[in-house]
Amino acid sequence: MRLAGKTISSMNILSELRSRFLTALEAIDPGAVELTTMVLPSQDAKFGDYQANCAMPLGKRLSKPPREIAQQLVDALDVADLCEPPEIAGPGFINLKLKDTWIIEQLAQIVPDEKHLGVDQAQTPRVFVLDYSSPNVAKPMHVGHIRSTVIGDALCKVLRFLGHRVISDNHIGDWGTQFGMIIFGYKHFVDEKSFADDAVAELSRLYKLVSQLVAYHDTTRQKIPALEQRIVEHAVLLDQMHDATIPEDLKEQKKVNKRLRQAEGQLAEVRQTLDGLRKQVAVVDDNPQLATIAAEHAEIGAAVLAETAALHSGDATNRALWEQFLPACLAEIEATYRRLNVSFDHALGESFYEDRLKGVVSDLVQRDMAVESDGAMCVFLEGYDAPFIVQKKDGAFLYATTDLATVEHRLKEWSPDTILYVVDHRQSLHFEQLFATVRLWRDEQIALEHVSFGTVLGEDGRPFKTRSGEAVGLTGLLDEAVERAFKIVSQNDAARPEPLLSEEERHNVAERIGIGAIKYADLAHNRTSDYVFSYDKMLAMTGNTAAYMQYSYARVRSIFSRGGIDAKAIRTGDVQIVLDQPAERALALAILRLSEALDRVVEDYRPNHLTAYLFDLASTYSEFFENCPVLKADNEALKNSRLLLCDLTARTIALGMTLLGIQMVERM
RNA sequence: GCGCCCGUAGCUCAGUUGGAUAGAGCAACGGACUUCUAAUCCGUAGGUCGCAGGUUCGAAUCCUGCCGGGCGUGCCA
Repeated sequence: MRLAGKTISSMNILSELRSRFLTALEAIDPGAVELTTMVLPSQDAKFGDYQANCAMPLGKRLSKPPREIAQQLVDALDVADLCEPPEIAGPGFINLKLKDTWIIEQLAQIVPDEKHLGVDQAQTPRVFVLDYSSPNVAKPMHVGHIRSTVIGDALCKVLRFLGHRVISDNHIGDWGTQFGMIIFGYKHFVDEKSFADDAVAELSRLYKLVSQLVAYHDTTRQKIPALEQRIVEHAVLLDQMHDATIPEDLKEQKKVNKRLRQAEGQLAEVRQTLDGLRKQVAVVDDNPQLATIAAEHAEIGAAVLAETAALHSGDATNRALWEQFLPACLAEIEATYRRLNVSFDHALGESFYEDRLKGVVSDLVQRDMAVESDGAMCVFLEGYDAPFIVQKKDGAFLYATTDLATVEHRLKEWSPDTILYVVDHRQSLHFEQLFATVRLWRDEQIALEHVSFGTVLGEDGRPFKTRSGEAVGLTGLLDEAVERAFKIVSQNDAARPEPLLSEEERHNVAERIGIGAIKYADLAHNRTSDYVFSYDKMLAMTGNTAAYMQYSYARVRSIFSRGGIDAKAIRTGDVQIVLDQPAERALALAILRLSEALDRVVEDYRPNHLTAYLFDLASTYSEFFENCPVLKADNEALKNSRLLLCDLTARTIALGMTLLGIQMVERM
């Protein structure tokens, strides 16, 4: 376990058992203490609650039969207070079953802990800087920003909950070419009235217009001819391959066939891309107004770069426009963050580092780390063919430069132990090179980690795009999810004998369900893999979804409202928990495992461990709900015991969901 | 060409870092509402974990080689 003992310190059953095993292992073989990681929750309930698999590897080390070692371990093990007598099974598994009395004691300790539900604070808190979301202002946020924003926010909340200091910093793109575009657009195409009415909408229109025109010229002059050329070359190549003599060696034959197929596939792909581009061009050509503008601004690409360069070199007009536009753009993305219920400690954008970039490069040169190559300033790193370019040959700086300046600032300002970059996996090479450069450049002991994630795909398995090939806008995405949620909420509520919710309540519930669905769907997938975005799946009431968790919570809460019971009174009252039914015991154990789930989240920065835990908890609760009447329990003591279990379940779900950044509803 | 990632039920995905008989949810089939929210629950069926070797008490997981896919790869971010 990579961070065990460093980051992880919250008290939980697993770490308690591991520390007991540590003592036992030390007694047998002091060199085998790392085998505590082989104490794990059981896969199957029939083997007990936890199992220790240390005896097999240890037996090998000591050249003794594993079952004999297992017996020695059990003899040396002091767990009598929390477990039933351990059992040895199979080749040497040690199976552990927790004592009901111990579970009950642990639950009793959790009950009064309003804030942390028994999850201890890290013994050695660390300082994290979290870099996530990072949208470009002046460019509408799109589906690609979901993952970074949502995963980063959840990690931030979980790390803080465990007692670490976390500085969240939104590295906003506020200094790039997109400003050149809107500056150019403003100078040539602005509609003063629209701008006065709604500056953001007008700027957004200008951005779209200019980027469309730039793309038009780039496509017609560069991309399409290049693709046409490639098609010709490919065709020639294919002809040659077809004409080539077939090798006699079977293996070589296969290789040739494979290359042929690949070449054919590539050709088809190129043709498809070309078709797509021609369609985009046609959009402009078919619109007389657009076509005229396009013709009038044939050099728009260069002009945009010139506006950007002017901004960067301190041109007064452009600087003034930038200062005028920025607040409106920031307000726009701020609105999206409010809706997502996400906030940051800092939002130090690219512009913040603007005047430091020159210094970064000269420092690298002074240390002989950066050298000139083909006119650009480059850091050549061992093990990489391509250099890490910190200054272009035209003198402009790149995101590599900004990232280095940013690391420097963060080190100076916050002295973090770790900086996490929640950025998609396509940038992994950039981060590898960035980290390698920082290690050469700075002496500080700092852990830099690229918390990468996969792509959001459409139902066709291709990156999620609109029909016209643009990125799907985030606002529209959220709207649609909420709209669909509202339909589902209304339908289901209306179908009840007596509807529960007012129209206003339905809207509030739909907002939380819709936004929650998107967030949860993202968090529930292993972040390293791509996933298919599906409204139907994420809004489903069954399965591992936000709506299911919210429903489970509402169902628990309804017991209290139906029974007219104050949950706080149950917590403070003298309630003795009873675990006679298997469903009661299973639920109790599930509740106690929250901190194990949280440890696993921070271990590899994967929130899906928490969603998996919550889903398991909710499923366990369902079984309890079916089998164990609460309000109609046989006697008052049993009723109170079950009420307390219900309350703990609701609190655990609510806490877990809050750490994921998802809001609960009392009724739905 | 080189580098990184991936391939698990018809579909969408988990799989606690090498553990016991590989798990969920959809979809299919069969059950459970005068009983705390049935927006639910329970059950059945569904698998050569891409293929072939190897490592060992034990492999979806580690190694090698194939097959198939994604991404990246000198002046975008």
